[in-house]
Amino acid sequence: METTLSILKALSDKNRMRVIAALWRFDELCACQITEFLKVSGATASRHMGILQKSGLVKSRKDGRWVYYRLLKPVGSEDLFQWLEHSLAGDEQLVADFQALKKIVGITREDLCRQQRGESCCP
Amino acid sequence: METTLSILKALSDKNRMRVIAALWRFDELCACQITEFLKVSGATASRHMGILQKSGLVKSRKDGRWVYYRLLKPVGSEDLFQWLEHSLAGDEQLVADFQALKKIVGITREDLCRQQRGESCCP
DNA sequence: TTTATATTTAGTTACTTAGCTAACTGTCAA
DNA sequence: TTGACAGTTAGCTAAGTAACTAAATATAAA
Repeated sequence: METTLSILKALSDKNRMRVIAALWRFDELCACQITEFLKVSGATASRHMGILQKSGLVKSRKDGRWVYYRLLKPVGSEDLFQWLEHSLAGDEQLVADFQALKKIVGITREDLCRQQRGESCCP
Repeated sequence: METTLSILKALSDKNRMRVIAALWRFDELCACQITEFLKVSGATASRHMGILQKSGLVKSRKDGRWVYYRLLKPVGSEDLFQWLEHSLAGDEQLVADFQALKKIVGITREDLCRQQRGESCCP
């Protein structure tokens, strides 16, 4: 029961649901990319990712200074994800997120992080 | 998205999940029976049932002084319930709830409500 | 080694929510 | 019609949580 509830709680926050949908579409995302498309502070994004990891829905991989996240559908959660897929198909917020992410993943991580520090990025 | 999140939020509380499981097993339950097996005040039970109704997971039917609740699987939620069934199979809390409910539904509603008012129910 | 930097942790604040009691509403029975 | 009573709503408190800033940690570059 506790496991089930922790998965449901992890999913019942809008920003975390957006991350799950994003990881579904874009195989792997780094912390700074998630911070960017959610438009929250890095610390807030980090906390959300911690909750998703604890619930077993996401795993992380560290590569130097960067941390990458992937979806990790727990065993037996196929039906849950099937429901989510149906339930969220064509959702406006998620469509907008995907478009934003297309641009974000097009930028190098270095440039993205520089941009987040508030420096001008004009050529 | 909001609909999906409201269903997830409704389900991510332990007592509400216990009610959902109970309604799954025992087709229909009245407010006083739910109050009894959750061991919370009538007001608290009523609030939980209100949240479940708003999310569309439960419907109510009034019969005189009593209110009866039924599970109302929303269209397209089959996969969600399938996942719940797998995920919660054999859960200890739920097994205990089912046993308690067997006794509770065996008592007439009149006796149950009298019992809840604290009067002795010795024969 | 020192500095810069990506991420996490700590600490704070504002908001949400589960629980309670008490007051209110609607229904039945005397 | 009045009293009893099942259930809901209102108002409160305590616990939980999402957001932020600032400090800490870990890694890469100078």
